[in-house]
Amino acid sequence: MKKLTIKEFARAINMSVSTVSKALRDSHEISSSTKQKVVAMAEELQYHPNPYASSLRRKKSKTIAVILPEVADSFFSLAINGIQAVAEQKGYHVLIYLSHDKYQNEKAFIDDCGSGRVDGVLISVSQETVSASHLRQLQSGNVPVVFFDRSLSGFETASVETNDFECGYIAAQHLLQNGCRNISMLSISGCLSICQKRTDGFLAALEEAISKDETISGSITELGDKHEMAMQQIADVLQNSNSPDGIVASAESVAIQVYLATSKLGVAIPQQLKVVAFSTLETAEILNPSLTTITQPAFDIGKTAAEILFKAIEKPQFTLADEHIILPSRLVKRQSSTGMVFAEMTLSM
Amino acid sequence: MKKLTIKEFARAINMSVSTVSKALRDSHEISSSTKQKVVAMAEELQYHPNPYASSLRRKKSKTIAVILPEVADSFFSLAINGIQAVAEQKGYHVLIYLSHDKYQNEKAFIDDCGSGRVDGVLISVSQETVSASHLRQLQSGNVPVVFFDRSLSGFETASVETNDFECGYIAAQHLLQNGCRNISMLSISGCLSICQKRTDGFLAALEEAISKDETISGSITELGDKHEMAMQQIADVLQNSNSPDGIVASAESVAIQVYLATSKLGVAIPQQLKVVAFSTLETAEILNPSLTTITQPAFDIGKTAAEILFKAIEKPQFTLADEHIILPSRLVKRQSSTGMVFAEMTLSM
DNA sequence: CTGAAAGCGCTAACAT
DNA sequence: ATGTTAGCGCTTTCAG
Repeated sequence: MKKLTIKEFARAINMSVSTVSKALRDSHEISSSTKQKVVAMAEELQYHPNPYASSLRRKKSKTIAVILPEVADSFFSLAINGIQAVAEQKGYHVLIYLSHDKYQNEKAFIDDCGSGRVDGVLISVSQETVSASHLRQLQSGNVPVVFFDRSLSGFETASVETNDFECGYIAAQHLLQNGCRNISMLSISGCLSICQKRTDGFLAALEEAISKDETISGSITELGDKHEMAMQQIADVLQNSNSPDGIVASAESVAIQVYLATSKLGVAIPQQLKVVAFSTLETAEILNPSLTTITQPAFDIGKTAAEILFKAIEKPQFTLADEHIILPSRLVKRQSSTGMVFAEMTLSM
Repeated sequence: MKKLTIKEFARAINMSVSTVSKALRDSHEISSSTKQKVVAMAEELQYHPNPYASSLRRKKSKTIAVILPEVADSFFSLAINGIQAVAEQKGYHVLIYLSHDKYQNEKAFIDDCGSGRVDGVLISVSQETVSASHLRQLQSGNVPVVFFDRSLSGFETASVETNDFECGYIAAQHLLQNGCRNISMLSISGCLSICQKRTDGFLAALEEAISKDETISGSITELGDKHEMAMQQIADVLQNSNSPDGIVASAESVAIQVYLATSKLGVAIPQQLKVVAFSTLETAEILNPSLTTITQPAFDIGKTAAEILFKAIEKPQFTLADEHIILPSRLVKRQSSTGMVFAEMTLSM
């Protein structure tokens, strides 16, 4: 079957091109009987307007871009679900770009997103991103940008994040309350604002505790971004002369590596080491032992960010910089930090 | 900063539009000194060609679509990584559509993919998809389609899958070899060809075993697609009068639900129930107990499917129907089916 | 309410 | 090697 143009289609059904165009876009200048006829015939003859001709003419692509570090991570995949849900409802298409936490990739994608390819961009910045120049470029081309989860300070636009500082505080406090005396934060990147906030919260709780009890201590480790290296660093932390008895993992991948490392080194969680992780892992409940998490509202973060982006797309005078949404995460206590069940079993052995 | 058109840009640098256009596309008709100048000035003045004007003119979108059931599933997210890797290298953009296993969604996306929006489609069909009419539509519009993981019989095109029958066989055999006498296959959908193949392999191994030992038995359960219902069904299977002592979970989500159900019902894995699951879960190793998996080469499946798609995009005479790649999965034995460590612990309690 | 025609920004034939 | 221009398929004035 040949691909129909609007001209051919119009001729085939004995109408003018503009009538067809207007009818399909549901213009009020067209009688409803005509509209019905056109729509029916379009279905019948399989006429689909060429989206690029339409985009060119209308200067609207009906497409948004999502730029994120990684999709093989439950936080991001859930966020994409949220984004997709609202895009679909709005009749928008979603381009996905994976930066793999490299600034160069991110910049290349962003550059591609100028020039009218997309009507808006949702981004969770890479670990390496420190400058916002590439984003500024976009903004000056009138492409709205919304941060989700990982934002960039020094660039004024909407953001949808979680309460990272508070959660860092809660995580540390939780470990201390469960008897830890020497807690350690494993952070994936000192540059990332969310890690910085989580770490700051952790430090706040730690200092507060130290001020009451000087025997308490703590530390912070920034992991390299290569998996092998991170693994080694974690092993080093655990075998250190004053190794911690409590760990806050700042991301899902870190939590997994901590579990793998402890199992290899024979460190028992939670008896020797208590763990709490920032993560939305679906398997947290069934890990060995089950993992205490700070669970982010990943789907809602994606959904909310997309909703804000569409507000900006739909009315250009919308002030993105005023929108800073915080969706709180929650602490889900499980055995890795409380360890009641396993502690008993250990005693009996 | 205003958005530059090629006309304005050409005037600004004192060249003709065609020179600019050709230079940017690296045409052989242009001297390399001119090319360099043009590229440099484009960077300087931030000229980015409008992709839609280009697509309209060249009848090429430089975009592919990926249609899949779900992204919050480690198999699919890894496959996307593979796809993205080759798309990026080819300078292509990737549109993602999530069918959530609904045929209606899938069809709507596919219809959108005709009309030149994309140069090709990678698809893993929904559970509900039985007819290929929507795909035929695409094909007749000369949009190449490649199946990855989940294909559809009765539609001739390339596919990249894993050895599902064989793995079903291996999974069942593995359970039987580890002492199971009554094994059960939990399948997510009887319609899905991959589930059918896995089930057929399972049955083949089961029948073979029964022919040698009549006391062995087995069953197959098709789970409903709503999570709650599936959970209840799994609980029913486990509490049945002749409940199985071995389970093959046909997908990641099933495995997770089996673990949750057993933990709720107090069924001990692997002592009372051995489990093997088709899954690429990164946390399989650290589950409680660690999960024996049939691990699919998810990244490579995505990558290979994309490579084949690009072959077809690059030379239209390429015969897609001849390409049927099978990338083998492998059995990774862990405690959920072998249970050496935990079995001993139990004895001592 | 319907139709004719200009033009979105680019590419590629064709002319120079 | 570089420039001129028709036209990709659509939308949208503007005229009827």
